[in-house]
Amino acid sequence: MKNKFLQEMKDRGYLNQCTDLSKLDEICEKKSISGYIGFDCTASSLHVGSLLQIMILKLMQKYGHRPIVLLGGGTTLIGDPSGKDSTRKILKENEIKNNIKSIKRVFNKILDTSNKKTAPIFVNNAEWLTKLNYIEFLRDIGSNFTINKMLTFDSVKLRLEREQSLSYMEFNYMILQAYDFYQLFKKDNCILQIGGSDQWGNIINGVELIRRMLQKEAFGLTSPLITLASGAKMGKTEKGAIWLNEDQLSPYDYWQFWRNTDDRDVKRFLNFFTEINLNEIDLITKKEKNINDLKILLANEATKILHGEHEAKKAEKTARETFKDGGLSINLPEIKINKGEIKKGVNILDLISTNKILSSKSEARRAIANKGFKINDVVIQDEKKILKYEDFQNNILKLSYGKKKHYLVKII
RNA sequence: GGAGGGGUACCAAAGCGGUCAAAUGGGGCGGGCUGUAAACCCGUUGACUUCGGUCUUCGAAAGUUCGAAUCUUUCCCCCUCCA
Repeated sequence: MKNKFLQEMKDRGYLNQCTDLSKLDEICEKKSISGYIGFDCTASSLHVGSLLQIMILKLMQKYGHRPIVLLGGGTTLIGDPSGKDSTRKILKENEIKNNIKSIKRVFNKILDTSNKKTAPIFVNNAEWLTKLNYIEFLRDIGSNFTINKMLTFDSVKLRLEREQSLSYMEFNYMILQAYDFYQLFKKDNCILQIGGSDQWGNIINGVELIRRMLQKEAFGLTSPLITLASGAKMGKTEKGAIWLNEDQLSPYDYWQFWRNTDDRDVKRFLNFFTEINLNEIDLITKKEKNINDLKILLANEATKILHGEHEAKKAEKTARETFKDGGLSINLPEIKINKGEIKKGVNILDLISTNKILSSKSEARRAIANKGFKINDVVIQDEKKILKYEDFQNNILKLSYGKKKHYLVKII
């Protein structure tokens, strides 16, 4: 491989398969290209499951290529059946619009928007998809696809094999995605589509369509599906998704997510989710004997990319003060209580449920019965505990739920 | 359109008139051990509670019954086979 961009893709482990790697290598070596990745807009934020894709876009920028971010307002109306057993719920148009707006923020944080040459282009396929004329589309585009072939793609095949229903609407998804690529190829000279390995089928359909319609060559490239050492899919933790948007997951919690990485995943994740250069990672991982320090490094670097250096350092400091020194950090999430309420006495169960630490009083009761709550590191024994002035020091009290969740309760 | 099978908690799946807030497994959460890791062990997993209980839940609605997740009727949805 001649091209540095593709070399680093490979070395970092971003590369799974490519339609024609050596040809793409040549082209990347000669000029800057545009490549696109499509993102799902079913939620108001992406989660870490999409982070690898974003890192790839960032890497493109590093080597002078231009990333195109397709926020699929059009395809989200349909729903990608890849890797799913059931149709997802259908979103309303304005929900999708809001999601797109919200998701965009993350790209603007992670990607470099200042360099004109490589600044990301945002596109929304609703722009062209919603204008399609059905008959025309069937004749011009649909005629290029055979059902015979479409049935062989995993997204369709697996669904049918498992005897799960697949609607005609979803069946069309791959054609629409192929059409997206075709449009971007024409419109923005985008010659490359990147996606997760589950997107391979959708991607090569686009490459094929471009070849048939325009007699031009386009490229497809996929990244591997990242699984955790535990076998779970990245980002699909039951604990609640690791959102990238700050309003859905604080920088501190984001930092904690990385800090709690499984030992076996640390090295890989340094490759995947930090920008430390690879030789250095090698060196550090060989030299550093304490895996926990590597996790801190990972947490710092990963948080830096999303939330900036300041937030990363702040999170590290908060964590150190809370866990290592066992004290209370002023940066922990705060719960505020009025003076007046404290005078009356605040029921601990109410405090827990109204501040959404747990979702109900019953849950809070159970947690307390299981020794799950502590005030200033002392286990709460009585669920009827009433918080009073005496419980506070300088109007502050540390409330802990489990070993990892800590809150500052403040009298104001 | 015809014949059959099925819809139970976060998921899978048992229950088929009272002892059912519903077995079991997975997942989640908490505790122990540790390193804010893994593995393992224990507890917990509808809501409210003055801890005596009370209220809401087994696709939806209506009914039978002292009593229904369990029986009946209608409706909705899913799957298989036939057309």
